[in-house]
Amino acid sequence: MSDTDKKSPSNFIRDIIDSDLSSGKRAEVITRFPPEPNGYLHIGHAKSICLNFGLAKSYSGKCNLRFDDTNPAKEEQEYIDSIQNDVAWLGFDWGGEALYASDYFEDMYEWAKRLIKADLAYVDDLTAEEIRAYRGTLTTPGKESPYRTRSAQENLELFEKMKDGEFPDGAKTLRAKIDLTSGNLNMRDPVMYRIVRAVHPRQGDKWCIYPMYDWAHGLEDSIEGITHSICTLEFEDHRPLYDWFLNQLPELHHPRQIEFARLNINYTVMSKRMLMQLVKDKHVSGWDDPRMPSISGMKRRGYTPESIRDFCGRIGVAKVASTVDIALLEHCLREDLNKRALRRMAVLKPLKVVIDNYPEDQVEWFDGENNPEDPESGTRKIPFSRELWIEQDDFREEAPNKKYFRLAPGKEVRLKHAYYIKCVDYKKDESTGEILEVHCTYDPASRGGGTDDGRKVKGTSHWVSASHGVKSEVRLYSHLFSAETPGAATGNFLDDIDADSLEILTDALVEPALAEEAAFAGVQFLRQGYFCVDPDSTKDRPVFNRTVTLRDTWAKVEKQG
RNA sequence: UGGGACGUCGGCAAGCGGUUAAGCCUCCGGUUUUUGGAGCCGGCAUACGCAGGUUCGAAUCCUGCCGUCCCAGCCA
Repeated sequence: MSDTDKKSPSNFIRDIIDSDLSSGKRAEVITRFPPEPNGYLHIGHAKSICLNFGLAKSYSGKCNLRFDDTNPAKEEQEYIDSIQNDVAWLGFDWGGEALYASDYFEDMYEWAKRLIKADLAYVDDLTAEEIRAYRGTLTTPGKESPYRTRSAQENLELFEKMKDGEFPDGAKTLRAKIDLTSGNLNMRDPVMYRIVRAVHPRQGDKWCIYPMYDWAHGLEDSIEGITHSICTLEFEDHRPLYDWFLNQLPELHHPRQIEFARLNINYTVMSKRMLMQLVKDKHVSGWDDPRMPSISGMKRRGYTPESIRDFCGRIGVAKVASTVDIALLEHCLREDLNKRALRRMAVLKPLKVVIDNYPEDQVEWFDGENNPEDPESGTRKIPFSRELWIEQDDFREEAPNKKYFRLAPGKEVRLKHAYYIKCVDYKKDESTGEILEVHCTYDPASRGGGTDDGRKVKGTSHWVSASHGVKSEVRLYSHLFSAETPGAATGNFLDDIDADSLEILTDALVEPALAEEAAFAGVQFLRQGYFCVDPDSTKDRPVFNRTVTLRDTWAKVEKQG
């Protein structure tokens, strides 16, 4: 994993760790990535994963993968499995078994009883609505629950009965006794346990009370000996509570919580709720739809783990809520793929070319380099014959300007790896305007794609032999959303879904070598972009997903006129 | 005067009292090229939210404004 070995740029978390290490406050660095298994991982999680595992690696410490499975109502084994797959795919190793907050439930329960005995927690009979009303508002203090003064003994008995299932769901809660007047709402007697009868993915129906995040999380970190507990900005307000709980159990190891800004990227959404909605309402084909920012979607799109890690390293870590340009993500992708993707020719929107002076039944096999960026990558054979397919975009009835150097009547272009051809004629359906076929002559002296006469042929087209081309399906993906900030205009992010974010081409023709690629393999279709083999592919009918286009300066020039 | 945090180039982001205010993406030129790809070269903040103050010296320290984000789940 050489990319994460690069010297990491300075950031405030490293500063804190450096200072904790040099002051002797800490002797090692232990971090953790603590997902709740209630959805699939996305690129935002990747930032956190790279941060936590990266820190552990660079300080020779360790990073745990811990499922924060404290709410069985939302959690499922499917997510536990997918999360482990995704973290592993990203290239990280959590050293053995994943850990689970639910494995600590027994300890947490005992510690809760300690707080009760110390008169620091009480069982409350208020309903959820009542608790909300008693909590006050942002600007007005809350008031104490009438049950706040129960004796420690009574609380202990009640809490045990809660655990033993003697009360219905929601009937009682265990609350910490802190301060109803605090300006920080989290300190207004937060709920520690609620009664929920739901089947837990790992604990089954063993428990009917479940700890809340604030009570559980610091304990989980403590048990695991976490030194630096890194989370996102919205937990800043929770840090006083994180510390308060741990301070009530002074013999416990007390990690330091540090908050950083979560990742936002333009033209996409990152909240689990929205991603879930896209999947459930079928705006996309699933969590692994190639337009999703989920790790599984990105994998299917053709992203490489290396490119994602590189991206996470480049965006930095800070406390400013910011939005990264998706162009940076795509840049990291192209940079990685450019080094390694095999070059192939594929005609997406075919136009027939007949080479009038080429022998009727002749076939030549040219050698094409697999990747000019990598001399070691070798070559493959490409068949050439009298009838070929070229891209519709590579022919015009009339050259628009002197900068245009593609095919047009009287103009000469190079067929990559093959010959120069000159357009001598073309057929057109006058009623529809459709170009039916183009007739050319080739120059035998240009075999291989060049001549000795110093003739300049600036245009190079990709092509596929008509009799050898393999019919394929090509799925052209673009950004799922057409607005930089989905929902900014109407308040509903769904309004900004781009109806054209997927274009399916069913008549594409690819060179024979392309029919042999394995699923997820990334290749470059010359002059067009990077594509990968979709798992929907069959022997008879390959399916390719466009990962990302190549940069296209001609398109830019044309746009500007 | 509810609490917490944050404001450095179009977008990220270094900088921690003395720097010509890093780097990356985008963008714009040029060069090169059998991918209008890639590569290579160059350009792009006299300026650090604003206003004062401290100091020989401030993006860095202080004060006051202004702006943005987060918090009222028995979610995490």
